[in-house]
Amino acid sequence: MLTPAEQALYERIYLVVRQIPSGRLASYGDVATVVGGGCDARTVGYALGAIPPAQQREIPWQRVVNREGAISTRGLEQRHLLEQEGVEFDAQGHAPMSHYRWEGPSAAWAAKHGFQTLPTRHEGEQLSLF
DNA sequence: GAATTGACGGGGC
DNA sequence: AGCCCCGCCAATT
Repeated sequence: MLTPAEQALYERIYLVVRQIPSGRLASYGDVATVVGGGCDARTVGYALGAIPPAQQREIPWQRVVNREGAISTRGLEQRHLLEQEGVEFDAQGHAPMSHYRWEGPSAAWAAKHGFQTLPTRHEGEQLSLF
């Protein structure tokens, strides 16, 4: 029996994943950042692996990939689903996140549901500690 | 309660 | 690009 807190955490993760538009990709870490509240990339991966069969149809779990734009496990099925959405993979099996990366939920949606937005990143701009 | 595992990320070299 | 190492959180043993 899951505690209400655990159940709520999973539901929040699923709710965020549902916001990812078709044809776009989000990394596990990005989903965790939006969820906030002590959620990390590994937790997102675990939650996605625990999606009830009844909900797999409506949660676009295939749009969550690792930060390299590649699929770690269950690759064939996931890649096939993404290709149906127009995502193209290169010969190395990874999609360029600079092009497909989801920018996160709108500020209005995040504020309404109590989530966070993704830190703004410009393509090609490297974070510098300076 | 300790150790390990897992659909991971990031910094340093 | 690679490789190594550490951190993070949840579940399992």
